[in-house]
Formats: sequence, structure tokens, C-alpha cells
Amino acid sequence: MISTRGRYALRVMIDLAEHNDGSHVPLKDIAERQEISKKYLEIIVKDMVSGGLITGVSGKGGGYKLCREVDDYSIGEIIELMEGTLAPVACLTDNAEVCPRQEICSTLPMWSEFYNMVHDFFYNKKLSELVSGTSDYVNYVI
Amino acid sequence: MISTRGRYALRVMIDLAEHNDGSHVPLKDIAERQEISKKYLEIIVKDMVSGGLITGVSGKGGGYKLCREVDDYSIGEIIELMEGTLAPVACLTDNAEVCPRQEICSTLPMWSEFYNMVHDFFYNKKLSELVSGTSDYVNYVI
DNA sequence: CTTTTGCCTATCATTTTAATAGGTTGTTGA
DNA sequence: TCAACAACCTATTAAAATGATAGGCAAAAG
Repeated sequence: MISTRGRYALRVMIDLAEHNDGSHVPLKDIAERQEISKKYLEIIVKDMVSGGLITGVSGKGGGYKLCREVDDYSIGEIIELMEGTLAPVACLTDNAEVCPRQEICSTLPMWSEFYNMVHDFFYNKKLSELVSGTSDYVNYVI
Repeated sequence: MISTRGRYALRVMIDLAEHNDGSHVPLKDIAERQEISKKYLEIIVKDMVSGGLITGVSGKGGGYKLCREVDDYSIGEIIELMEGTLAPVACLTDNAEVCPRQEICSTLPMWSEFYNMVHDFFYNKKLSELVSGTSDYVNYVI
């Protein structure tokens, strides 16, 4: 399951994209709109700043804003930044220690195939597709 | 990430499929071959029995065995049984309480699309594909 | 009737998750 | 200039999940 870190970060990004008029959006406003604790969001948003997704400015009139065009964000980089990895098993992460069973593991190829599929899915999905009014997905019903 | 419950269960299933000669396979043997604590496997295997994946027989000459043909197992049912769900968010699980944001949630359609993809992937993948000697995957190198 | 093996209950340490709390620094509009 | 605002920083926490370990009981076969 995707944790609140990833899910909330995504909602912050969408919120910022929907209020992307050049000004800075206070976290207080985002927290109220998204109905998420502002204090908890601070922790999440901190990592989004250091991860290069958004920028923050202190003081009156300050807040956060996107630092790129909306089309230049993939969902994959947002989730991967917040969740650490998209890999289904530790063996497939970047800094994985070499598994002694690697050569004989019957499941690794499947995990690898799955990982590629997941990676493609999220990196091909753009933030702009989730922003209200810019996609048919808005009226999608499950 | 898939937990040890799911990953170990899968390895037990593969081990049983590779020793599927009608006899019962003692957990001790599986634990040794797979290099997993037998005591920990007991917990996992218990759920595999109650979940209808395998059967166990006590006593000398006892052990576990598959209760269906190898082709009749999908990876999806094994992982779903052990992990509880394949859904990426709680909103998409079977007994999910109705989310108040459901109607306005911009991310739900994406999670739903992702869920469908994951579900299809694992339910179309059969246990027999992972069993040694029955698939080209064996020589697959990442 | 002893050996083997599954089965059951309990306990445990560690890590992760999802927050809360309070203080400090930086910025600006009045 | 200074008060209000907003980001930023550190610490703490409760609860749950994770990944086991331990010991004994029950059943079946040889």
C-alpha cells in the first residue's frame, strides 16, 4: 500500500497545480482544503522541497509553489521520492546488497517484470493528468 | 513492498510444486532448502492451509502438499491471500468504509487504473510459470 | 509406544507509520 | 520598525506492522 506520505504529497502537488498562478500558496490553505493536519504536512512538504519538487518562501505572502511547469512532473518521481522506491522487493532497489540466492531465485524475474510495469505506469503518468479540468479522468467512475 | 509473508509463501508454493509427486513434504525440508526459519514458516503455512492453497497431514510421513494442479494456481491469489489485498489504497479494498472525498478525489481514478493493472498482472501469472524447468524465465537475467 | 510432524498460543524486539507539540528563523505589508 | 505571518527545525509519541522466537500439545505412522 502507498503510505500517507506518498498520497498526501500527491494531493499537495495537485493542489499547488490547481493554484498555480505564480503566487505562493500557504500550507495552511492546502491543509484546510485537503483536510490534512498542517503539522503533519510540514514534514512531508519539507522532503518535497529538498527533493526538488517545490520551493518554499517564508514570511508574510509566502508559501509553496511548483518550481517547474505542471507537465514536467511525472507521478512516478513524486511517489518514488516520498516512498523511497517503487520496487516490490528489496533486491531490486538501487543500493540493494547482493542477494546470495540471486542466481537461483525463481521469483526474481517476475518481480523484475512487475517492477518495470509499475515504473512505466507511474513515470508515464503526468501530474497534469490529475489536475482538475485538464483530463477526462475527472469524470471517470470506478 | 511485498512482505516476507507473501514472498515466503510464494517460495513455499514453488518448492511444493517442484516436489509435487503425491507425497507430503515436511516443512523442515522446505525450510532448509529455502533457508527460512521453520518456526516462522509455520505461521505463514498455517494461513496457506486455511486459505485453501495447500493441505497438511500430521505425523510420520506427513507434511504439506498442493491440493490442486500446479496450473490451477495464480500468483495473484497467493499474494492476495497473504498480503490481504493487492489494492494500493484503502479506498479500493473490498470492505472499505466509504471515503467522504470519494466524489471529488482526483487521484482515485489513477489508483483504480493501477489496481486493475496489478490485479491483471498477478492473476494472469500462474504458479507453473515460476516452477523450475517449466519456463524460459529460469534463464532470464535482470 | 516412540518418533515424527503439524498445530496452537504466547511473547518479543525492532521498525514503520502517522501524527502532535513547541520553538526558531525569515520575510513582508502596514 | 515591528507585528503578523509563514516556513523551518527538533523532539516526542502512540499505535500498528513486521519478522521473528519459544514451548508445548495433538495426531498419525512405523
